[in-house]
Amino acid sequence: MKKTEINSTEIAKLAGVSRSTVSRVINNYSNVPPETRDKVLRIIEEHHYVPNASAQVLAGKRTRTIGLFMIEAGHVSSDILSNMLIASVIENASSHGYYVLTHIIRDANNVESVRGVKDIFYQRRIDGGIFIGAANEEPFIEKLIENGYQVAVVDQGLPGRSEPNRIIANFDNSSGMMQAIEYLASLRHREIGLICGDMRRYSGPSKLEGFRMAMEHYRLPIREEWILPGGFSEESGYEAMTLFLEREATLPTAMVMANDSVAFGAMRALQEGGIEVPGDLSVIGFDDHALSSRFQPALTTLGIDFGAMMGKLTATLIEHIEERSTEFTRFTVDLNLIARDSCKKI
Amino acid sequence: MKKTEINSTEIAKLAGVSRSTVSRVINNYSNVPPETRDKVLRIIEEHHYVPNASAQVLAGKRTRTIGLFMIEAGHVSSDILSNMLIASVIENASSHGYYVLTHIIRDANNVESVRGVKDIFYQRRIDGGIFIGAANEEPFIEKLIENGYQVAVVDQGLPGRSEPNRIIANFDNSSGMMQAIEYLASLRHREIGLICGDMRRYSGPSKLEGFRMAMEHYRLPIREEWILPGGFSEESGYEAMTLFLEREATLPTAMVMANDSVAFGAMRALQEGGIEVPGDLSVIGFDDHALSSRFQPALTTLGIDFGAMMGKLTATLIEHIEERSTEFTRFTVDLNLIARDSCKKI
DNA sequence: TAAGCTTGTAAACGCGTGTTCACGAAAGAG
DNA sequence: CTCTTTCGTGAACACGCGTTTACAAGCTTA
Repeated sequence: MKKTEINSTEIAKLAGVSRSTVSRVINNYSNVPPETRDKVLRIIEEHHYVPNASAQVLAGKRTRTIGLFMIEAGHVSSDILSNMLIASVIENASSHGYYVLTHIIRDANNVESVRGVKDIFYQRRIDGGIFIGAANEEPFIEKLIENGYQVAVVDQGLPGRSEPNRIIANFDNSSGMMQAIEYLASLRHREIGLICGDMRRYSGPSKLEGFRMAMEHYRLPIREEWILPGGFSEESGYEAMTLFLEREATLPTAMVMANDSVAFGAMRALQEGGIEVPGDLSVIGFDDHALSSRFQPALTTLGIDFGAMMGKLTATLIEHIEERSTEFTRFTVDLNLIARDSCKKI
Repeated sequence: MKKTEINSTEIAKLAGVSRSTVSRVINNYSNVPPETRDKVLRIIEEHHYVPNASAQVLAGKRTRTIGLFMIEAGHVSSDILSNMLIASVIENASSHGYYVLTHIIRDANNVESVRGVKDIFYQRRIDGGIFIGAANEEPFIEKLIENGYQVAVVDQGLPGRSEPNRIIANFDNSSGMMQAIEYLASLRHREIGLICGDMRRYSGPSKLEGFRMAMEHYRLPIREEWILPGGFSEESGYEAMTLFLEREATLPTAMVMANDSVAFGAMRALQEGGIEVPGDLSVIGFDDHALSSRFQPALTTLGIDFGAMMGKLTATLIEHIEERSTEFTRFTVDLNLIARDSCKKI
């Protein structure tokens, strides 16, 4: 039932030229005179001819397709932020003439779950991929890079270390921590704790490091028992805080959370423990989650322009694809304190 | 730098068979004896051979790719729901061996904005597409269907009318309205208004119709001046309610909103007008937006299982693709009242 | 005027795979 | 034992396009 698909051979016949000439017109070769070009273009227009992408790829062109892979680790991908992230990638790619094959990886450790990634790279032969929520040294990603594929990653790597052949977007967590601690210090807090997040991602170690540096900078005492491990999900925040409350007799007056989701979970635990925010404990998050401004109390946090970040990441990836560059590239994204109601002067 | 890509010819050579046999093994033909099959499979495994999707498509196979098109009309696509929607489509498709090319249409009336859709269908030759946020009789969608493409649509069509050659997921808005009015009636409300949403989508007319039927069923008076047009965005809700407050001297005691986003906007207008919810006016929304439970006051609404809906839509689309069916198919999704704090007995 | 150069074009090849067709071998039927 | 059917397989063609090569015609230069 599908409209009979016309091909370049027929276009050539109709235009009275050879197929090569049609191809030259389509690919903007210079050695075809204006009259010929116009005639061919007219016929193409008239018959709604569109070249077959598969044939083009087979004949050696790029697929002009990038993959967007979201790894479900609770963090970014599962929550509200991803909406803007996805949109930003798609629209930026689209403006470069690229399309986006989106895929979700429920469990990076499950072979079956990762099969889709291989399919998409090896069988579909996409030009490159963006990974959100990937841990450091994720084996299947390293393998892709080894095989020469273009890969861009959000929030990966270790502070100060450079990873081979990839594009990385990192958050300026040390500046973020500095802002957070400065703000808390200005509210006269001296006893400050931290839930630092998943240490297998960039954000974990860099936030921890930033926290230590900022605390030292403002000459505040660091108490190791107030520094908690954790993940980036609401659930992990709830668990960490619940354990913390069971364990510690004396609490800090303020705490910095790995991100807003963690803060939501932690605040739920605090509420259940009868501890008031910000009355008894001030809380600062990271990311400016879409719910943060609606939360009770509205969450003070460090905002990130995720849209701009993903746009830049996408643009950089496409640039690397087109220039066949596999150079290591990292850029850092600014954080800005957004003061709301979850912190209070003491 | 990319790993030298091995092809079926080399596999054939290594296995000591012809390329046809390799192809037969890969495509699970029955007429190849077990020993031959095993040998070929072993060689394939050994050399990490993966068939080239473009070549397969060119040789007549399906692309096994569906498009997911989100039209920015304020409604579903721009807000939080879309996260689950997208995930549901991707994962369902993935489980059927299909991948999803995601695309955003900022403005359905802009030629440039729609070009991507044509590219993806005609040039990339995807097997079918899902459209979220499309108005009724959207020209470019009708054209795709005319050309024999498989199309699935959310919230399109008119109540009781069947549209040719497509798959439609509709909400059971008459049941939803019945539940809403029944609930309000049980709280002794008799004077009830409505913001009915975009009339170019299924939800607009069907909610209006459902509202009238429900009001009649419960023998409540319908006042035409309390039925407002509008869109599905927060902004449209704000505008509609602002105008309403300026215009009307006497207000209803309760209002049903086209959806939760509209309710958020309307409630902002109400607050600015000094009208308390639910003290002065009870409000019910539709959709159970992720923010609704956090809102102040928490919004009473009619919940929909969007994930299940999109999963079913995707599965149905793939079924149509594989069976070459272009039969009109519609299914209806249940709504369930979620009572929170935005309605009050009078 | 002859030799070189430019310009425009067509023919031919290659990309990697699915599928049809024909043919020989093996198996079954009479 | 001969004839027919089934099974297994390779050769050949098709899919639609990009690109290289070759060649002819028109032009310039010595």
